[in-house]
Amino acid sequence: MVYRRTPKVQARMDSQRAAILDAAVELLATRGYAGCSVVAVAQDAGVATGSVYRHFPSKAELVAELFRQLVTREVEAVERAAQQPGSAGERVVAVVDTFAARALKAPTLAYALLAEPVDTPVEAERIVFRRAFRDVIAARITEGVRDGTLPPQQAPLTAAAIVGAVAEVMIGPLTSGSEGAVGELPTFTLRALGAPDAGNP
Amino acid sequence: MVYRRTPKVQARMDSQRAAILDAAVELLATRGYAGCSVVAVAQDAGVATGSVYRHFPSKAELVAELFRQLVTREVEAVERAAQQPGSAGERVVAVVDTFAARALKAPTLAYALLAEPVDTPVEAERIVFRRAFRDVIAARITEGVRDGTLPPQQAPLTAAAIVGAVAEVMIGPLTSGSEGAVGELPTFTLRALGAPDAGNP
DNA sequence: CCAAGAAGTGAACCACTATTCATACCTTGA
DNA sequence: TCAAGGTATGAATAGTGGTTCACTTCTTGG
Repeated sequence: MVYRRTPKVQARMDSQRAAILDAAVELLATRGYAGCSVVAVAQDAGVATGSVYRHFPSKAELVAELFRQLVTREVEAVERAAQQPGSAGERVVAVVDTFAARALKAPTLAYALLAEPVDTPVEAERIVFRRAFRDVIAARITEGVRDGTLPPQQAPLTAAAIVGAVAEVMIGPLTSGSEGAVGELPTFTLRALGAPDAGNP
Repeated sequence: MVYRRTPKVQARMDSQRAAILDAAVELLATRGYAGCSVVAVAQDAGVATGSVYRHFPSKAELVAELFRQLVTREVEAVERAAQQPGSAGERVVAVVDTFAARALKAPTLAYALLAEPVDTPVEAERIVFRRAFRDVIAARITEGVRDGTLPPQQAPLTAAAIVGAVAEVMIGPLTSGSEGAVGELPTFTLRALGAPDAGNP
């Protein structure tokens, strides 16, 4: 054999792969999942349809990778928020605020990640997405329970419930454009945690 | 003209329509949305494919009608639970319990109604579904706030959040089969409402 | 019984897209 | 430069499943 894949070629291939993912993100953010057809992605990435399949075995894998990438980004942002100083309750509120603020800044993308109908393989990634958020919140709750600022509770359940609550409350604003009653989320969150500063009777 | 649609014919058509809806419910409950193809529905209903279109302008409309019917049933059950004696908090818990118990009894159906990917037109019905639940809960919360057993709050937001929380917590058990930590939902609900008997600090 | 007209049928049609693959074009090391 | 082998292409393919429509069957009132 004479041909060997050199770093130069590898770099070109990597950048093509990145271009495909970028185009897909862009399409997901502007037209939603429906606009993310393989042909459209390829066109926007400046490659041929077939080239997409040199990097991803199927469309589902492409979108799953997409989700993974976006989710990592979001989870990192939320984790940063979770590490700010303050009580466990305050930290969970910070997570919720960060989550909501970022979602409202990129509504179409957020809707796609949160709720838009997708094929089953991609749905699996969405579950990972939600679980990652849940885990970030659950970790804070566990801390709060340990240091006594939160009442004893099943941290994963409360955390899952808060994720669901936030997602549910956001879906209206995300699809309609208005901010709705998102501003009340912190109070709800504190109450749901059983935090002492939540104004409970 | 000689032909007129008589009550007898109308009755036959009505029962055919009902048969189609029944078959669709059955398929939705056993194979999920994916198993609900028009051909399969027609076959199970014992009619021709084309006959489906004599009753529904499109598959989306058929499924939307299906959703409407199922949602009405569920909302009625939940409303009954909401009218049992007790404090506002207890009533909301009764709603949540009823919702969860019924969902666990028909997991595939519940998953289809709650979370399974569907086309956009059907998604609209799902939103109606969730809003109906929200409204039932919000009404109890408003009562509780008025009679002082619950702290002042935006009832619709708390209600939406509780719906989202319940849905989120249920999705795991619904897809995996196990009951998970659903048993903790009442405590969470009471806490989220800010009810006095929730064991808050 | 019959003509008018409606209801019922289901195979064929069609739109939509993910996927393939024969072909053209590049890259490499000798 | 050249042969070997890889990479890129995009038109064609294929599977899916909703929808149609020419045709058959049934119903009605005279």
